[in-house]
This record gives sequence, C-alpha cells and structure tokens, in this order.
Amino acid sequence: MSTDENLTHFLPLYAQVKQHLIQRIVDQVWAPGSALPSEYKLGVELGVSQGTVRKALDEMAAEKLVVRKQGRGTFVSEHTHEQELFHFFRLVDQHDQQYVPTSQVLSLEHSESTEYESKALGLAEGSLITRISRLRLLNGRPAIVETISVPRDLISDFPDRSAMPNSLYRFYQQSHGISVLRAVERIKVVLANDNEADLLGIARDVPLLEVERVAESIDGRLVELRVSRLVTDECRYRVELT
Amino acid sequence: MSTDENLTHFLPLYAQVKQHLIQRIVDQVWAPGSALPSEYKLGVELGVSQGTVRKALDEMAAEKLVVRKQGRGTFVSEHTHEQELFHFFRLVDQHDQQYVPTSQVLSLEHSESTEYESKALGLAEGSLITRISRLRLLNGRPAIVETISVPRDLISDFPDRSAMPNSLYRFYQQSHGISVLRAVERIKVVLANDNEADLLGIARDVPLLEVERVAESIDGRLVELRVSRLVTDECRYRVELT
DNA sequence: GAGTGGTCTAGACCACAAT
DNA sequence: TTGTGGTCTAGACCACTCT
Repeated sequence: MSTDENLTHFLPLYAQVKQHLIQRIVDQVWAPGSALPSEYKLGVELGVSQGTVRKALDEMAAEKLVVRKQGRGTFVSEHTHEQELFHFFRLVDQHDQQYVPTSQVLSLEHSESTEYESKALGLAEGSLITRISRLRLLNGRPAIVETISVPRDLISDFPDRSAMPNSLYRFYQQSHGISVLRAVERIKVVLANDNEADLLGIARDVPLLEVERVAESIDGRLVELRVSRLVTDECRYRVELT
Repeated sequence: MSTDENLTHFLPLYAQVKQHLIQRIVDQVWAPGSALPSEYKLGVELGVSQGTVRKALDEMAAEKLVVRKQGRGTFVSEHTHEQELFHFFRLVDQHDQQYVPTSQVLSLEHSESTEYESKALGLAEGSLITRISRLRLLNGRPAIVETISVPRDLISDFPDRSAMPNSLYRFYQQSHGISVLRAVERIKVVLANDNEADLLGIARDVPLLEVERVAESIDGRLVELRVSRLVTDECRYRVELT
C-alpha cells in the first residue's frame, strides 16, 4: 500500500487501510468474534505506520464493525442477544424500560416475492423468498404480529418452526456470515385486520403501529424486510435523536 | 492543565481539554457560529500539544458541537434551517423525500404546567410554562397538530403569534443561547379528538401517530416538550438504525 | 504568502489482560 | 513478563481558504 496509490485514488492512506480491512471482514478472512492482528503487525504488513492503522480501526470501532479491548486486542463484532436487543429493538414500557420479547412462529413458507417485497428488497418481481410470520409477546402478552421476508439466495435453510431462534440476526451471522449492521425503519398507522385482531386479542379495525424495517448487511446487501404491527396501549417506540 | 490534574481526576488529558472547551461554549465565551482559536493556540494556552487538542476537537465534531472547515478554522455549531430540517424532522413521503413543513400558530398561552408536562420536563408541578399550538402543513395540506411546552424560566419572551418563526430551535439559540443538540422521541397511536379532526379535515376517532419529543440543550437542561399528532396517509416517520 | 485543519510518521510511556 | 490497545508528544508535509 504505497503513497502513489493515495495519489491515484485521492483517498487518505488510513481510509484505504480501512477499506482493505473491511473487505477482509466481508470476505470472512476474519470471522465475527475473532481477533484481528495487532495494530503494529497490520502496519508492517500494509507498509504504513501503527498510527495510520489506529485511525482506520478507530473509525471502524465507531461504526461498530470491530470492538477494541484494551490489553486484549481488536475483535470483529458479533451479534449478541444484548446487542440485538438494545440496538434494534426499540420498544419500551411507560417507564422507558426495554422489553424482552418472546416469539412464537406462526408460519414459514417459501414463495415468490410480491411487488411490495420486491421493491423494498431491490429484487426482481417473483424472486424466491422465505416468509416467516411470528407473534411476539411482551411480558407474556401478545403485542406484535410480524412478517419477515428474506431472499432465498441469501438464506435458504431456515430451521423448522419449532427450532426457529428468537434472535434471527444472530442466526444470519452464525450460519451464513451475514452481519446486519444497519436498518431503515418507516412507521405509520394501520388498522388491524381479522387475523391480527384475533392474534392480538383485540377488535378488528383497532389502530396499530406499523414498523417496516429493511435490514442491510455489512456489504450493502438487503437482507430482510420485516413488517411489525403492534398495539401501543402500553408500549412506546423510542428514538434518540443526537 | 497539568498531568497531575489527570492523575487526580483519572481522566485522559484530551477529555479534560474537551470538557474545558465544552464549558466555554456553554458559557457563551464562544457563541454559536463563531470561530474557536486554532488548535496550536489552544494547545499553548492549555499547556498541551496540538495533537491532544485535535483529539478533543475531533470528538466534539463527531458530536456536532463544533464544525471543522479545512483551511478556515473550527466553529461552534449553530442551528440552520437545513440542519434542523434534516436532523430533527423525520417525516418523509412515499419516495423517502423529506417534507418542508410550514407552520400556522393556533394559540400561545402562559399557564401552569400540567402533571404530564411537569413529569416530562422534570419540573415541579404548577411551574410556569408557555404553551404553543401549531398546525403544520405538508405540501400545503394540514397534516400535523402540535403542542409545544417550554418552561418560562428558560424562554420568557416568545414573539407574537404572527411573528413566530417556523424554526423554533434556531430562535432558542439566537435569542437565548440555548442549543438543542439531543432529543428523545416516544411514539404511539392515538385517536383524533374533535379539535384535531376539525383542524386536519378528518373524522373524529381517525387514528393518528403521536410523536412525543423532549428536547435537551447542550448543558443538559430540558428545553421543550413537543407533542405532534399526524395523519400517516401519505407520510412516514423514518428512522435509521446504525 | 500566511494561516488553518488534515494526514502521516516515530517514539515514549501508561493501563490492562493473559501467561 | 509479554503483548495489547490508550495516551501524549513533536515534527513534517499536504490541501484548502483568504487576502
């Protein structure tokens, strides 16, 4: 990695180092949870100073691509129950306490994508997808009906209904090396249909909060469309703007 | 700023520098929009190296407390129309385009705080507040009814209804040196009351999205409670999780 | 040309974790 | 004791802005 390369790409050295390191994580040269070489070794290998490697790794740590532990090393991020819970699950009770949801799989089907799914996931219409429906409970009470659509060419071997893990992002990562690091959610109000009313123990046409989430993997692929519909009698969707 | 201070507080030098600089921004030694001294000058003044000042300023830039401009200097952040729009206003249309809302002040009253307001803003019940109601239009169509509650001891001189600026955060900053940098929003579903139905041109009991926002200033004071109720026929509340 | 932030380097020492 | 990341410094050079 020479300075000439810098002049060619008009990109600072540390940014080139960062891209290089990200590519190696994407390529699973270093798997989630494993340690990267030390800053000094990476510097020697890439022909830059330790300080330049440090700046690349600091930015990657800020983006949660890696976790740095003093005295131990730098590790590729992995999805833990805690992380997923506190990072992607935004429902809190009236005292701002996060819920620990449980899940009950209602159905798992293979199908062709609808127009809506295709558009959201950037697929050709009629692509093969897997569609999972879940009922989620907060404090043991049915509160969320959720439909998850995943392209079959990304994940083709979901476990049986009975063995489906509560934390899907961890499953994607551990079984397929797909790390969800980013998501966009769009929220609106809808009315419960008969099925949702039945599952949630409410009347038809009761208004629900709909959260539509598109999840993106570390290399930019759209992994999942998740539409959650929930009763906000007791819970709130919480966002911090900073 | 000696190293001994570091040993006393068990805080890295750059973090002490950062706290010091933040305090000077809070105290309006450097007003929003004005330039800080150069890294080198600050280093000399505080008795640390330029690199240590740089690390402090880099973190402050990441937190949007300051803006750094190559070749020009480092400036205290100020609320611009653009910033406020793209940072705090999360409503988009069906093509993910942000709206540019307009506002119409419905009422401005001075009052004692309700239990709800007191709790949200951390006030003693019955504290003096100013309460503003606005109707906000998206693409010229009424879409949001908003009630804003502000402690009178923070802002006591709101302009008349007719002169009320569309961008309140800019007003807080320019007139009172109060910079809103952080907010927490909680979202739920509610039903339109008669007044809301009337203003929004919908029927009573149509479900609305309610966004409750508590805004916090740079020094941690709770500046504003804002409850917005909106029709999500066409718009969506958009969040990026990263 | 002078002044600013941005990048890159090299080296010293500290704090922490494992052996 | 060894190896890791964390902090701090000093100095060089680059890129940008203004006058």
